[in-house]
Amino acid sequence: MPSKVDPQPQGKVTSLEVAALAGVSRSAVSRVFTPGASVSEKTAEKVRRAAETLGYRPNVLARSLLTGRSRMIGLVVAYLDNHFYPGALEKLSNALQAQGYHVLIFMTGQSDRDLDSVAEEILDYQVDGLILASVAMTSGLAARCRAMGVPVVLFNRRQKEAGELAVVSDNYGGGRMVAKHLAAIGCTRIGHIAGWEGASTQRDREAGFLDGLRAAGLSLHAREVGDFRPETAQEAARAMFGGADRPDGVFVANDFMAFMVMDVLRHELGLRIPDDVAVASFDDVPTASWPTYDLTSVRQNADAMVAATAQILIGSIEDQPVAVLEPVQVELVLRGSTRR
Amino acid sequence: MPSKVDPQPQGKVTSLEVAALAGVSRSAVSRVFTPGASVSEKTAEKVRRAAETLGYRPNVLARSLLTGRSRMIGLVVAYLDNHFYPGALEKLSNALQAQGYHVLIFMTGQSDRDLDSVAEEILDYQVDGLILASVAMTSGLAARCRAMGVPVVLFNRRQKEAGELAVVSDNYGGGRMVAKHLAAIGCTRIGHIAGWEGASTQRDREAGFLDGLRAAGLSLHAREVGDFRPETAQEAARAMFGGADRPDGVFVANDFMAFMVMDVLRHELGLRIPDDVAVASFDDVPTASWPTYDLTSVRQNADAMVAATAQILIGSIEDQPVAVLEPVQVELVLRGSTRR
DNA sequence: GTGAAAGCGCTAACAC
DNA sequence: GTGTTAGCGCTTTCAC
Repeated sequence: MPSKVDPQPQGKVTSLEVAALAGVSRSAVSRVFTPGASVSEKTAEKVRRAAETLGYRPNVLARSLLTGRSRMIGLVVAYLDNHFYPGALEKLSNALQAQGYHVLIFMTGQSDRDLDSVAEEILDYQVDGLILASVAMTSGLAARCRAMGVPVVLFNRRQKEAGELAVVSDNYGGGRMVAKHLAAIGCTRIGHIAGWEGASTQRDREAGFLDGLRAAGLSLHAREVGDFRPETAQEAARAMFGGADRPDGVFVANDFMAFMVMDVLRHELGLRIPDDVAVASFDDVPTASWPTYDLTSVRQNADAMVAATAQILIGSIEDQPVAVLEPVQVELVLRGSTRR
Repeated sequence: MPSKVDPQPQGKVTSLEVAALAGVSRSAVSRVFTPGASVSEKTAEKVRRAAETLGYRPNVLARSLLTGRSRMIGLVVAYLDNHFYPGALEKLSNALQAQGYHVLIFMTGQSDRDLDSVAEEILDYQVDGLILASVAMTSGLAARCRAMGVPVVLFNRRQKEAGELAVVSDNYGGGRMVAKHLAAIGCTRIGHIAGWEGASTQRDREAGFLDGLRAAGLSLHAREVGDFRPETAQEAARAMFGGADRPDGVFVANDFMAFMVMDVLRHELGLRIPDDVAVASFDDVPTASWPTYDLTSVRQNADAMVAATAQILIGSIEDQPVAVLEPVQVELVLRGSTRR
């Protein structure tokens, strides 16, 4: 007792079956699903109808074998706990989806071994391009992918070696703004809690910050390293503010650490923000604007960074000329943590 | 002037070239890269060496055309701002990677139209399985994928219709625990700020909570809807606590809303937590344990949820029997927000 | 504009 | 254990 034809049938449907139903050749079907191919509107209509009833859609993987393009972008990311990255990932995925690409995720530890094995996996999947975010780039991952003809873009990291495409904010400028602002509100003993010193973002932010202090006739009063991790930042805050002669202002290298620093200042040490200590930071993730933190922070323009990343990557995939990259502009968002 | 042979050459290398260099057939090469195929150690060694020098790795996409398995798992997710999801995504990706699968991300809005077009894209990529997280399941996405033979697992959501595999916490039990605890510390006027009412998590948490209140001889004193969004939760908190006869305890349906509620309570309304109002919530994301919030919350065991998800999904992909799912156990983590 | 034929890189019977 | 053959589902010359 055969059942009626199902409008959305089980299993896979091939272009050949569609061709048969539409009474045309496999090539005709292919053309209908290839933008810019030459088909008469009449056949196109027949094919579309047949495809519809059969529930046919072209197999992207089979297509990629022919075209050499998988329409997948690899995204390598080490952690997602700093809220800046999930936000960026969301935007990135949306931007790429809008252009017909999709994101294949590779999580990685920071060890060389990890990165090398990840490199192999990435290449196995024939991704058209690669985005490296929040990754320590000690290994040759980028170089290896580049050598295999896969364009690579670094997100929120610069690389020492030339030749790597990288999208970064104006970290130097942002650091400078913070120094200027802290000086302007009357801080004189200014500290810095650094992130991971291997990161270009850290180096750039600190360089700008120090130059900014200098320009204001000040010098760094205290410095600790927080490695971009809240636990380490907690220790750093205790060390910096536990003794006498504590700073009256501090630049924490990112929001994620700054929240923890503020908690230590207020809840462990009983200091008032901004009265006893002014706190400023970098990223301006959503939490920074919550009433509890109300944190002055340098806003990274994630939308612009993502747009630049997508444009550059897709540009190099599709062999379009890629303009030289300027750092993305930042903006100091003033809030209660530095209001005096 | 030809350059020396590059140990890691440009461009793609095929199995045929490896076969030639190793002096064997293409099949032999294939077998070496297929776990459990029968090859002599001698040939295997020759092939491995040839592959090494040529920088060869099998093309996963080409393989998938033959095997019908892409070793990709689609992950559909609507937003990443609730910190529970990035954490889960990270763990999920790691767990699947460990089993040789990789995650292809699909971001989606909540509209039906979005979900339908996403369904097509997912199927186009021939994913072996699908995970649906933080998605309103009004559309036939799951059904459509299931019909095409793609196993689907719902993460942190149940579906009304039977037949959908779903991994959830014991939301009912967690809600009950909260009620019991609030009653135990002496709250008598207890409110609830609900999440999005279309979500099974919300319904289950609230059902458990109400039953728990009843068991303690109490009834709900106030109720507002926060839709799982901080802005809406902010309004809800104002409505609930702005007037007279305010609650002395409140269960907020997840941490993400609870942080905002606490901010309103303390900074807008000048209430003390827990003295004036005890606050408890659900998820136990990392921020809940920060000193500022120190929030009593029902801990979702993300590791267990992820492990279950991976196991079930891979099980149904590889046609192994899948055991019936029990909700994942939860645990009430007591902190300062309810300490009296 | 349309169909026939070739082949992307690989695996899986099937003989040997 | 190993090579030969066929083909996964699709796009793309190439004739017509």
